[in-house]
Amino acid sequence: MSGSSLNATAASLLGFLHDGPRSGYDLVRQAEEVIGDFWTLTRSQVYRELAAMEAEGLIEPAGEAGPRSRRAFRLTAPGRHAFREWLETEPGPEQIRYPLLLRIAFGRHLDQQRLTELVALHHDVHVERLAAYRELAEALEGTDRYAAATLAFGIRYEQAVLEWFDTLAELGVVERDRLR
Amino acid sequence: MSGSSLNATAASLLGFLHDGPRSGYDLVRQAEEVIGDFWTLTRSQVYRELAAMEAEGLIEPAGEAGPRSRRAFRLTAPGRHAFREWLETEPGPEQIRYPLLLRIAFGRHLDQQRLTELVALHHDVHVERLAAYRELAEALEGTDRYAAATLAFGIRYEQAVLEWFDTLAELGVVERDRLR
DNA sequence: TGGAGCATGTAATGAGTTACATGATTGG
DNA sequence: CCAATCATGTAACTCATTACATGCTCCA
Repeated sequence: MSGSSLNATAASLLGFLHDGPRSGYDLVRQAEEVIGDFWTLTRSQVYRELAAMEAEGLIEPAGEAGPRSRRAFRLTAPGRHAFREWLETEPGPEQIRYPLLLRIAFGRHLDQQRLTELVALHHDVHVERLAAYRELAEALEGTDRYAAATLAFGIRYEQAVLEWFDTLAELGVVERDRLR
Repeated sequence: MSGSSLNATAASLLGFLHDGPRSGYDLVRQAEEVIGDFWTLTRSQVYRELAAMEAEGLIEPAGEAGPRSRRAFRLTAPGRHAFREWLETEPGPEQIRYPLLLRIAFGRHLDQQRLTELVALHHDVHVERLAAYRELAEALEGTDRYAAATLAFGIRYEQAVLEWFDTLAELGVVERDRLR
């Protein structure tokens, strides 16, 4: 029993439970909103981790089951402790998996036009994301510095991607003037 | 048999096999070097995918087994075809998982000093990576434009991260003057 | 000539995704 | 009052990581 230290997904759930009891469904929503841009998770994972953490005594049911067997959980003292311990641990390196880059790495097998198309689609997505982030950042101004900090990463990142698209044109990997 | 289209990892292996027959071991090395920075994979995955692709007829043994049962594979015509098909498919969105950002998102549970320590460690890593990438880019100048293109992403990305670290200080999330 | 270390692969486990199921709500 | 939709959870599967095993090489 106990021991086997938390994975980041489980730990994040504990983090959210600091704000009060929540059901799996609530946690999925909150996680997607708050950390979804740099830590993906799905319903299935959440329910699995909740079950495991309940078994380990890190969380416990809060109140009776609601409609459609909704069950809320609350933190226990060991849960609080496990979360704190996780927070202190050395965060590992970031992991990026970028399928578009894979296409480009094998770009010599693809014609320039098709490559340009693929990139152009992504271009638009990033333009929109950057705009959305900026708006959010403005709305957040002066409220939650930690949310602002994660958002700042998103903004820098999106800028970097957009600049990189320009570089692709300069390198002749994609056709110039088909992006903007 | 056949059908179930390729995942990106398997497809990349096919990509490398265009340069000639290779064993699992070789492929791991090449993949780490060429796409490792934006597409992680491990030995186990490689062997799994090779076995699956051999069963599907996308690759076949090339020559007899060498020392310590080393087996090289070569592309088949269906393999070549499957690769091309994969290349054409819409690449999905990138995925980023950044454990440090997770610590920051829950930063209010951590004291500023510890947060600064964590960030400082990452700071150094990124400084070094950026330098290494830049050197590589110079060495690559004018040779392989696709390699240059992927490298350019790495450079932009590392720059973005470093700039973001500055923002963290400005936001008061980490202590100023403890990074550089 | 044997043992330190590298090359190569497999097995066990853990994490993540997709597909499925079913109970509530609610607007028409 | 029922059909569409949303809420909530589970099961099956695929993918990824870590731990283990064993065969070769080569130098002390």
